[in-house]
Amino acid sequence: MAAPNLNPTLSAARRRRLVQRLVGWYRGAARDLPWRRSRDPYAIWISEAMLQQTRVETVGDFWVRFLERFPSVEALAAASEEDVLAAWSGLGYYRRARALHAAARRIASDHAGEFPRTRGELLALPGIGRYTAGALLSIAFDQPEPLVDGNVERVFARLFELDAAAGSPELVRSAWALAERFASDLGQARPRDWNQALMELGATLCTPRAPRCPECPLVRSCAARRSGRALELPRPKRRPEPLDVRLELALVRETVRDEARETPARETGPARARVLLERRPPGGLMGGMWQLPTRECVEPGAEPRLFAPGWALPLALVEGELGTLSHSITRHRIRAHLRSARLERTPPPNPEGAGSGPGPWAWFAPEAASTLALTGLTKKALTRFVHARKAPVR
DNA sequence: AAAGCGGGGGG
DNA sequence: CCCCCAGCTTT
Repeated sequence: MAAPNLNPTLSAARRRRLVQRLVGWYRGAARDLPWRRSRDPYAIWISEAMLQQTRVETVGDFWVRFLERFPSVEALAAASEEDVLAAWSGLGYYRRARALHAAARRIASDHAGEFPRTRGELLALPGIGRYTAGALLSIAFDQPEPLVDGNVERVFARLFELDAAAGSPELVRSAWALAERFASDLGQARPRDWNQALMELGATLCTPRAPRCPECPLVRSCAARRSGRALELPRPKRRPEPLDVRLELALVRETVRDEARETPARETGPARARVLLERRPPGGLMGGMWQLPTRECVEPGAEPRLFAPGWALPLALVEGELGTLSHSITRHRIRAHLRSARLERTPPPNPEGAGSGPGPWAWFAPEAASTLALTGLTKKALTRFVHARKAPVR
């Protein structure tokens, strides 16, 4: 069998036609996304960093809040990493936030706060790869630079019937080659419109599992549509087996002193007491972030998959369960059981004696949650069972 | 080239 | 419940 053709020929005339049709469609069909109202490279950069492997629907509010908190490169560069992570808490891939912060500091120091406008300078910044560089150059600066994300890859795979697996090196290579050819000769079209139109098509019509071909502006030009293969391209990639993980989270409330009882019980009830949080070791999975004390329940003889099998702190569980929650981290499906616990003794503030900064555990008021770099699971548990008024107290 | 890194919306 | 997302970095 002949190798599939991943390098379609494409005349200049056909390119122009596709560009015109797609950009024309985009002008009328573009979703009103918050960051599309901005021309500030910084604001666009934040949106691109958040959108790396994260859906538009998820990013929306985070982007608004993040920009209120850190309105400029200078503001971000001046912030502590802890504060940046707190604003990022719940978005995941916290490496992105650290890189964003480091890049902001580099822009402030090496570029006098001025956003770089060349691919080379952008690629030199942490967290900016070729997609994000292309996105910034085209969307923020309207430069004719290519970009390929998952949407673009899928649109090209179908449009040109590129028979390859999603994310495969061949398809990625082919898609970038096509994107470069388009970007180098856009005719009348604005680069920012072309790239966003390409992604918009993939996000709204040319979707992975339910493409809406009849509404597509390129339906008559689409090779996969013609051969009836739109749904099967790009071919699915092999996915690693999901792993089940069972966790126990300990809810430890600070012992309330007598003076606190002076106020009405309604206000000093359990929901007001401070909660014990532990700090994850720096580096690695969610490094340095705060969480409810957590241990992984492991079958005898099996290895823990995500967390340590025992408590880091001297805890004793109290009978009964406060609730369970589902969570997922990459390929791990987590069932977390929230249980009351108490400290058997006060642990030393910093047992290793090595670390600087805050120790490995601390008491926090639930209201402080929004200012802390919490893991997503802990944020979820606190919101559902401790902080919220809709907690199942009766 | 492959794996690690979080989380959740939508089919 | 499964899929995969406006990816980057390290190995």
